[in-house]
Amino acid sequence: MKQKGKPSEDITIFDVANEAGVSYSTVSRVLNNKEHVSPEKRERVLRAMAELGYVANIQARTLAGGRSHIVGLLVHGLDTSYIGEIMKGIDNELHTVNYDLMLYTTHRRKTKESAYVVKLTRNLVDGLLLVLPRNADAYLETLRQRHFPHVLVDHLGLPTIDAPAVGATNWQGAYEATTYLLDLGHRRIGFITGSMELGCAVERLEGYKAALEKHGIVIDPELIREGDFLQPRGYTCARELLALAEPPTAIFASNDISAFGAMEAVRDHGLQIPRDISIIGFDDIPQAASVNPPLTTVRQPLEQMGSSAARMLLDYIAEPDRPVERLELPTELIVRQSCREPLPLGLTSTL
Amino acid sequence: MKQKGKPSEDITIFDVANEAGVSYSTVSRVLNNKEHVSPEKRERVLRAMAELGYVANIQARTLAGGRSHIVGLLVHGLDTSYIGEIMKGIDNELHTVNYDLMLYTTHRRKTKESAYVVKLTRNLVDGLLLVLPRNADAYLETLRQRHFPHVLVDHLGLPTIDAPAVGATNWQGAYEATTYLLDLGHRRIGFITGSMELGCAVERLEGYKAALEKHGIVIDPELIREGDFLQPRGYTCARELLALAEPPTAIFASNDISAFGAMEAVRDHGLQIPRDISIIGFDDIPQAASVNPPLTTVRQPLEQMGSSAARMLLDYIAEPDRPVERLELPTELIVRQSCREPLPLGLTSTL
DNA sequence: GTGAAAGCGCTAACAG
DNA sequence: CTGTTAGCGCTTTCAC
Repeated sequence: MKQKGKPSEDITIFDVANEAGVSYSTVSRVLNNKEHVSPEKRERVLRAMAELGYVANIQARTLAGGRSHIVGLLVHGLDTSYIGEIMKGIDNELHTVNYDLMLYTTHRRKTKESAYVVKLTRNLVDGLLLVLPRNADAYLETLRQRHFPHVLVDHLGLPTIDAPAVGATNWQGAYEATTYLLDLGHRRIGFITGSMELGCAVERLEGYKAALEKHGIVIDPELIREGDFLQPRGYTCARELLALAEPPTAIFASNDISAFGAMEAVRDHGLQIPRDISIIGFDDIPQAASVNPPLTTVRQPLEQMGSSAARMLLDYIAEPDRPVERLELPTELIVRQSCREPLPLGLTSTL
Repeated sequence: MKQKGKPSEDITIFDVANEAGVSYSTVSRVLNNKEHVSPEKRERVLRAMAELGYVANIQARTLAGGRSHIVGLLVHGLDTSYIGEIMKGIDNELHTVNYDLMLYTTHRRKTKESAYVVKLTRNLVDGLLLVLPRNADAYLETLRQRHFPHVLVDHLGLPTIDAPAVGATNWQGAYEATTYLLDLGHRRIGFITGSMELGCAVERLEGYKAALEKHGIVIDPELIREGDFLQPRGYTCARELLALAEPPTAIFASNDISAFGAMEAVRDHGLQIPRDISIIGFDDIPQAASVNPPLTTVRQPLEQMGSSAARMLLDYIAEPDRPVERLELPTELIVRQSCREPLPLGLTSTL
């Protein structure tokens, strides 16, 4: 016995065939936009579908070897609007081609990530979108071997991986942000990294270092703290930076969330932003504009990254053997009010 | 020809049966935790599954009349962390029972909402979670008739609807917030509503009115502006309020996002929060704590609402004919720094 | 308790 | 161009 739906509502391809007076293979052809159907019959089938309110059964379709018109999206969590923005882009793109989205949250557990990937590729989805994967090496090879369409989001740059991906110009963005601080007159710039297992985090650090070197400033390892893209660690790192014998006059955090943590730390330390210390972030999530003071940051085109990735995935679904494509979208420095020139020496410790 | 997966990887129930030396019906029984299987065989099957790395095929399973172990989630958009918080709760709950999530975004288009519901109930998902539905009346009856498990989130209180739902004590929360403002000494309190087609918006307005009346203050319709839960409208409404001959000394916005709009308007008007005007919000999304000044607001247990709704949905999936259940979770006033006593008369226009 | 058999609704060869 | 024929992998009767 079927458990869902009333029988009367279950219009199948067979009913449509009946109504249109054709065989049900013809209906299937129309359904899948195949050729070899006379325009007249196609028309009749279409009308019958509309009249009966036919809705294709995804399960049957997929089981029989067709497409499910579903893509899987693997994210680590829904905590920040970082993901929200990317999802918005994905969603918009998918919507135009009538694809649906299956959401998987790994909660930053690496084992779950692999488990999901196995499960997904054996099931249901036509392709996989992986946002900031933590454990990609473990299954990327499998995905590739099985010719299973997939695209990484924001995970360019780690040389071990050669998978389709879309990201942003992390190095460039970090370079520009650092240069901006340098031009303001800062010489001791603290840096809070992201999760260093992520390509984007590495690139940002490199960009920071490159800008410093370009200005002939030797890199002080004390000024670089390893964060994890989360607010609490941003807070801790900033506190450590502040506690240095010779604290920085500016802090560059690898993402906005960390920057928020840093801002909190600065305030708790009794200092003012940007008077006593400048803060700069990365991402430009919506929140960045509304914190106090509005955060100067490097904008990543998150939504666009999402839509580009979805677009690319759709291409791979249509043609699984396309060559590996990698897209790098431009970042942009958004100047707001969290940075300014450093205080003349000796005035920092006014508190 | 199959398009996905390598044949060698496609372990089916049949392979498991082979390996375990039983018929594949027995494997199916084990898979579905049915009785009438000897412990010994069950054990053998389980071991074979593990060894072969068997993964059930959802499509086949669903097609054959079983559960898909997927629930659908219908939201209007991913713009705000309001949804993110709720999703976190849903996700956590579903995860414990190995259910997957299918995400549908309506982009606030009412027609899409109905279309999705039709599509979903004929397909794939075992149940439906509807967050802040806009057009629920259009399909709730269908859902009920078809005994299709569903739960509304944050849509209690509209008397036309009698569906399973979880929400929060909107009336009570608004009442308390208004009372708080009143106790601070405010007498002219502006109110920005939410989308009035939503039960929660209506309740919040009622709570506001009730508190005023309790204090013997006549309700001035000029002080009530119809918003839509979005920041731009919050901004506009606040501007209108500020332009009044006798402007309010406090503004109560029906959600935090609107409150942010109001804060912007107040600042653009050259006034300070909370010195010149107090602002209070509703929801307590994460952002509320980090705006400037930190927003006093009514906390809704968003995450908990999500998990309760998921839990309830699971119950309905297990037992579709359970009586309609409605859950109302408590709200709580979170006092931060956006409110204080009104300025002595005459000092407001100091600018 | 267990196996055999009959589909679920659809796609993809296969003949015409 | 169109209809016929097999399954896809699984759940569920139904016998044994």
